Amino acid sequence: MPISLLPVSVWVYRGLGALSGSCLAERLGHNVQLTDGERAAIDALENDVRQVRRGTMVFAEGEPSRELLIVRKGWLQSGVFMPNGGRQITRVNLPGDIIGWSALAFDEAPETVVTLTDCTLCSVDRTCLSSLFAQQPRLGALLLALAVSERAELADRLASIGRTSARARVAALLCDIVARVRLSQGPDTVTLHVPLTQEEIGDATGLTAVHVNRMIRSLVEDGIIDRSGNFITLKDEARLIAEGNFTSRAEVRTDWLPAPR
Amino acid sequence: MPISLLPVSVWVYRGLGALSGSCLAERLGHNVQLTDGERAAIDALENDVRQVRRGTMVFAEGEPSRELLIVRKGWLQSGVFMPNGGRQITRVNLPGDIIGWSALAFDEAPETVVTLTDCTLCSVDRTCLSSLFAQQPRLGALLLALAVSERAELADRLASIGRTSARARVAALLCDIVARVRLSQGPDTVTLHVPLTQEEIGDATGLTAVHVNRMIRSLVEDGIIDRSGNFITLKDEARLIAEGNFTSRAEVRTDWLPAPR
DNA sequence: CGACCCCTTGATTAGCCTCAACAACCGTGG
DNA sequence: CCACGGTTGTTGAGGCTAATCAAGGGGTCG
Repeated sequence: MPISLLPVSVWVYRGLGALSGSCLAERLGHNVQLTDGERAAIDALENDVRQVRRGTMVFAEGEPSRELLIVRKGWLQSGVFMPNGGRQITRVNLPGDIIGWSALAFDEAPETVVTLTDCTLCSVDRTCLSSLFAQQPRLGALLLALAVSERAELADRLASIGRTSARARVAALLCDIVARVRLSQGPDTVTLHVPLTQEEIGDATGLTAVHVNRMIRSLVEDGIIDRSGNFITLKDEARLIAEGNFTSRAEVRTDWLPAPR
Repeated sequence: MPISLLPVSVWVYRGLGALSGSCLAERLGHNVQLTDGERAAIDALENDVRQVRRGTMVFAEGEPSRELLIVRKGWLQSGVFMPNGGRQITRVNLPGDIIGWSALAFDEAPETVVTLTDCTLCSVDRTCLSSLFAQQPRLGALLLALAVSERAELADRLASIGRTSARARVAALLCDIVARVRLSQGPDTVTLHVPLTQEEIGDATGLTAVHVNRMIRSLVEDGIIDRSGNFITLKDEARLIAEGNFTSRAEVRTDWLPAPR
């Protein structure tokens, strides 16, 4: 799939007026019960809702980025391109994910983010976030908790890639994806659409597409998963989790957060 | 080096009274000019200063952790132990580092943290942080920026381990350590003490100690670094950076933060 | 002085990569 | 309708990187 290099200004987008703020509210509302004041503060943030086609680069490594994006619909990949032509996918982004955290620490994006499917994204400028911190400290603290949770997921992936076999890496990636898909599609999901090519799975696990293919087939042969087209079905989830040495980081503690205003 | 399993309650520590709050203030003061109000808010947080001997486990994977630690002196490693007996070091922690971020998202530590040298650590309970968010929103936002910066560093390491050669991984780790040592020891540091065994470097880079040894010697042979004992000297820094494909994440943007109170 | 790390070096093995070829599938255009 | 190019998945053969296994040396600490 060729990646189109459309600059941000060319993105297909539509302002949704009052609706536009609800993206972040919807996301944060997953973790805490928002007060009216908090909801109002979020809705007051300036932002856009954008429809983006598959294969679009929404952040480019080295280019300025000053905003967070919240994924409402669709899948994306965050990654780094290496000088030798390779690529490392650092995260597969699903609906509900916040992407572009690095805008809060750097002026230029350290990662490239590309849509894997058609997506609906909401943007929040980082300067708007500052007023959120000032007015609704609980939401600021929640953002930190979410960022920390992602940090833990990255550490898990690091251990997976650094210290486990090819088969275990693929298993761990599948576990990660399933666990996060369930957050939006329900906890009993066992069959799911995975819009990743085997090459992309390889780029996420530090393997080649050829070897990913062999690992997936071995998982199928051993009755751990089934696969037809881009759909994966879990047949023996316990074994998949055990082989991937997977731990879910889905549940984020919020009891230490300051009281809402 | 055997790791002593002293529980937290047995740590050698001393309360330092008025001094105790200055650890976090000192850390955050690196990135922003603290106002008197901010400094007072930090000093008001309950916390300890602890002296910990080399080889002590300060967080254990799976055990409760509700506090951040700020490193005042010494080196530590954060890592994960694998069921197959291996280990992945996810971060080498240096003076000025904040460790235990995950206490802000989880009740149980996802990583094990062990001191590599004798250390001086300051602790801040996560419940104390909530009042900091409420009273000094700028500092809350700064914490988020620092967490995001660490996330980017982890993504860099992921790309290094997933997609580069053994030699490049070792080079990248050295670059990372040098860049961060310079934050506390001055930007012109070219010779530094690195209290890591080659096995630990291996655990950080996803390699074996044997192969790390060969890579380090090859870097020495090629005139890129020098080494005597635990001291490393940079001879050709540009090449080290190029080979490791290293990008510094040391500079954290703070201009989007809300105004101080 | 002995025990224990840690570093070093060589020989062998294995896991994954590379290269190559082909099949299946898709959207496109004739 | 089919032909076509492009992408993705599949499979085999061979090679290379890094792991494994093994042995010895130097340093340090009790």
